[in-house]
Amino acid sequence: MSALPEIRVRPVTDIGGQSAPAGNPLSRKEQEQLRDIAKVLDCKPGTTLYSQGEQARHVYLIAEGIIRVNHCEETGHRQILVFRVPGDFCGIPHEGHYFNFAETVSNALLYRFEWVQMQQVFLTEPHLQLVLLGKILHDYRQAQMRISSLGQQNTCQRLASFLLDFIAIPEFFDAERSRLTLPVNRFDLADYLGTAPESTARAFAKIENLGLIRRITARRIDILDKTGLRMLNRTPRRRNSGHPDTASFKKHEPADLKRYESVLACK
Amino acid sequence: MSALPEIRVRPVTDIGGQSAPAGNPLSRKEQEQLRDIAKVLDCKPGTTLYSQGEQARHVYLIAEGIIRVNHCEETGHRQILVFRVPGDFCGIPHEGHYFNFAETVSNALLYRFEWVQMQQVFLTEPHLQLVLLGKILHDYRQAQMRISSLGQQNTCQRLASFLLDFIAIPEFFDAERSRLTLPVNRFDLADYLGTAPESTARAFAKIENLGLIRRITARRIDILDKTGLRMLNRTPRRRNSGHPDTASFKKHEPADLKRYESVLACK
DNA sequence: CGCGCCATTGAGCGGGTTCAACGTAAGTGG
DNA sequence: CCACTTACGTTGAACCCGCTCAATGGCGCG
Repeated sequence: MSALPEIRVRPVTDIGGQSAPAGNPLSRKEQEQLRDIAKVLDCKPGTTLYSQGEQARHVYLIAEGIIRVNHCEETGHRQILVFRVPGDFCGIPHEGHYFNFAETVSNALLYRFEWVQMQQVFLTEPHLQLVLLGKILHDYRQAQMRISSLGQQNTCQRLASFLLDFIAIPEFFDAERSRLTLPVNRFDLADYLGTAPESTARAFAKIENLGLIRRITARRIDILDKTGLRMLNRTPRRRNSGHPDTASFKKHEPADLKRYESVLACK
Repeated sequence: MSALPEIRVRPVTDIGGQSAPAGNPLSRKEQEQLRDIAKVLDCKPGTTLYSQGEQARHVYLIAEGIIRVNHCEETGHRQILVFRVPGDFCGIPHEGHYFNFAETVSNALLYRFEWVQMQQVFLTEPHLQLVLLGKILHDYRQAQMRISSLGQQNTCQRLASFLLDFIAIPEFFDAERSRLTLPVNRFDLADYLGTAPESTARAFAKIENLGLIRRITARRIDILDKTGLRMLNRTPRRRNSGHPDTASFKKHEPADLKRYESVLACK
């Protein structure tokens, strides 16, 4: 088992202000403990790791590849909750069952743990549990941002947010050429954004017309104006919300906002 | 300090299949430990516990009342993420700062903890940390359901989901009379559902016309057909999603579905 | 090189937003 | 206790974004 690569958790700068170091938050000892109970899996694209409602025994840690985690409504409609990348966990049980589906989008290399065994390790290694707590808190924040996004932003803005999220991951963004390689097709993207694939295409067309991106192919996109993408989200979707007397979030307007008037107008 | 009432955490049946007992998941010893570092607060309606972006030092546990947790976009638009009820935590920091606003909706009684002190307790009481982990996991699942709801359901369906959520909390639902007392006004509800207040009113009118509820006042609502409310969510909002070859969620149709044809048609 | 699937665009429709007006409930002070 | 006041809630009408169905275009794979 010692021939395995390092067990890496994607670092999260969380847990009450003590920013984690940029490297692997797992100590050598914790890695050993995990390695002892880990099974390594190599999966082809389209493999289902687990299904919604199933009895949950295993937790997964992604070493390579990308996983799509989605939840299905009773109607059969699919909402992609999150795309998982290396260093992320998935499959933590909810009342003993899986709460959603997890499927590989690309080839993937995974560590699989028995959840009960992992909980045993937690009791002797409280710090490891803190690391997991930090990861879950991070995911929770991310989920909250998506709630906000789905509730308050229109399709273009949600697409812009999505692009910005993936620009932040070096694996998908070549900063040199400013070229983004999307790991998913339009169907998956639409289900992630909560729209139809056609609407996604139209949103791409719109922000391309604004000069913010250029589509090379469907999956390869040059980012022409990252700031412009951020500015898109400055435009409200709806008139107003909340009472006037509610504590609201007065934002300091940056001075160079005029440059992005056309973006903010957003036709 | 020992004159304080029991420190109660709303139980969550989670943590890998071992359903928690229905009572308070905190042991007597854990309660003592928490009580030692707790400060009790009594708040009027409309009090801001903390603000988005602020330095985060405290975590709150609700003893009585209801708290609204909302996130504000750069546009100033407000999305209510969750309503917090007794036994829930809020204010867990994100990178040393609060990630959203928390405001009392009604009178509220709160325990306030220093987050760093609480983390100290975690290291000596791993089980307490497991309890918190369970709470956060629960919140995370709830957030995922809202993502799904906002992405896949229309306004009526989201309203129905909201009503069903609050029917499940005895504090707000008088099962005897089948009467629900909403703890929030239409503005808050609209920002929770991600719509305009007018759309919320129209959604109420629609499901009243379907015979599922009756509005006594804006805040008092008789639930006439709980099953019908659940059936509403069976109607897809959009044509289709996902590839045909994706593992999809084939649901067994209950036999008495015909009774709710009018609801499922949903005009 | 050709087939098939994915992506894009067009046209029409429906749900939701917006602005405006009206109805209603609760709270206040005379 | 009632009239006043104000804020909240509801309804109407017009507009617009996004959904749907359909057809065409283009990339990738065998």
